[in-house]
Amino acid sequence: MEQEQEQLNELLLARRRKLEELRARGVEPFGQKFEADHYSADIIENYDTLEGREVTIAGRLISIRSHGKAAFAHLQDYRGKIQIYIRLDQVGQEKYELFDLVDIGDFVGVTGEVFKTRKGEVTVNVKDYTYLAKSLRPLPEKWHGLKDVELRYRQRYVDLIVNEEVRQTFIDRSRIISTMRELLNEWGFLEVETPIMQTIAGGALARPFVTHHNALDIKLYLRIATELHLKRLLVGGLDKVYEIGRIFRNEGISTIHNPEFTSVEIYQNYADYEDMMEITENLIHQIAKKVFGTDSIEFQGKVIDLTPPWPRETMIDIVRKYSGVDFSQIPDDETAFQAARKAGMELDKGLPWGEILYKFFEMYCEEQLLEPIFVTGFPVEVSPLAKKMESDPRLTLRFEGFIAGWEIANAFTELNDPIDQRERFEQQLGKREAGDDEAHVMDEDFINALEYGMPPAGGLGIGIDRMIMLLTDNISIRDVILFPTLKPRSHGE
RNA sequence: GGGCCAUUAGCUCAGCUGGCAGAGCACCUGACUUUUAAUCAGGGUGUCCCAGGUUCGAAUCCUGGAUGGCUCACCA
Repeated sequence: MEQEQEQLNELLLARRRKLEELRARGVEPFGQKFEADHYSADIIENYDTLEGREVTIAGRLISIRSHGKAAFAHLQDYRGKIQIYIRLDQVGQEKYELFDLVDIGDFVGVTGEVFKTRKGEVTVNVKDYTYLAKSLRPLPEKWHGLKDVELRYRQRYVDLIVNEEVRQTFIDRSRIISTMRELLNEWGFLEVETPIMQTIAGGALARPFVTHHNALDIKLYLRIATELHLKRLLVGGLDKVYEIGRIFRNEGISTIHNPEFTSVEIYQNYADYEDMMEITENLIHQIAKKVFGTDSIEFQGKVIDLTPPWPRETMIDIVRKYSGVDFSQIPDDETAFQAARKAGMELDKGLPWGEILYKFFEMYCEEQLLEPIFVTGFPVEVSPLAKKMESDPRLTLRFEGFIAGWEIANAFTELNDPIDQRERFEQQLGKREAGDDEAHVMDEDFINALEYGMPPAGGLGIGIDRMIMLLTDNISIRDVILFPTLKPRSHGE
């Protein structure tokens, strides 16, 4: 960073002085491999068996209370923290003097006997200790911790040191994703990896990031979805596949949007979107059960029951419920447009029935859908990769799963008719030419794959970050992404 | 992109209608062998986000900018 320009203030200088003093006394402040045999939490949990026994622990000192010829400190490790007690008459003059050069934040390795203090706190009575790493910067204050959100995101390492709940969120995140993987593997799905850099970024309606390959001298796009490659694998006969991975979309940033985020997409040959509903509700319910031991989550003070089955409702029914406008009684584009105008929406002339229905859904319904629900019957215009309903070709066999007003799953019975797919792409190209740079691009190779024949299939995508927000009760996506996208601090230097 | 709000010590924050830059923790010096927000005595360590402007005088008022938060727009 700007280390060199940075004036070393008194706090930094004091630590560097101690660093030099340690070296002058022949102690290397940045130590070597160290083997601990216990975590702090293990010792506290198993005090009865460990009392009087010698343990070795390693961690960061987070507080020091010095009493002259003895001192207390707390040592924090991956699983918690534990008090240590060091006495002049236990460790000898030389070691005790070295302890004067310890700062809050330093990593040390400690060996000693387990005992309880008068007040009953499990403590390690230090027999020997060793420097593992000197900390040259002061940690945030002990009661208020680090609150400045900008600093928390920019220096997540500090946030993780001092804010226990933040550490827990990211441990939960990891467990949620590994549990998802275990479940999918158990259900017979094959985890695959498809390209992140692509010459055509398809599978979603979004703007991509662009980069350049020097040797090939071509534009490459970062993927906006994993969909089209995974469906190629269905053509190839892999039958049940999924990919958990990073998606990149060149869009605005908000509490529910980060330019890079993690999705899982799941595809199954010979299945349909109803199978995908079952996978969605079972996956999320099972994760809650296995990771948190519960059928319901508490999100922002509201209890949300995740137990399957979740209700299924059509978009037309939901729009009628929340807006009073009944699209089943609206026969054509023009009547739909009039209905929108009456509702006070400002729409471009010539929008089709389906897009207007979808606008109504977005405007009146999405944020009302607090309990888990599957919304079905999406219009064909906004679903270029989904199979049409035979009973009503204006709609598709697609659903989105909503919880707490957020879209967390999107799935359909996959369009496997290459001729229909080509027409849908051509429609999208029309939108693109009309200035919609988020419309889908033509992907000839994908059509080519479909022309070889893709079985009927169900496909499902889940936004993992939003799912984690729900499960960990966080209202900002930046609180479930370790290093969220931020503008650089100093501009143009 | 629009609106609103924030930015003061390492951290958490106070600083009124313009008049010498503050507190707690942390840190430094000293005392203290079961403390735990340890205690006691002493010490303020600062580009008041940046650049202009108004004024005898600006952390404070004005203009522009930066970063962040919320929100609207945007966003399957």
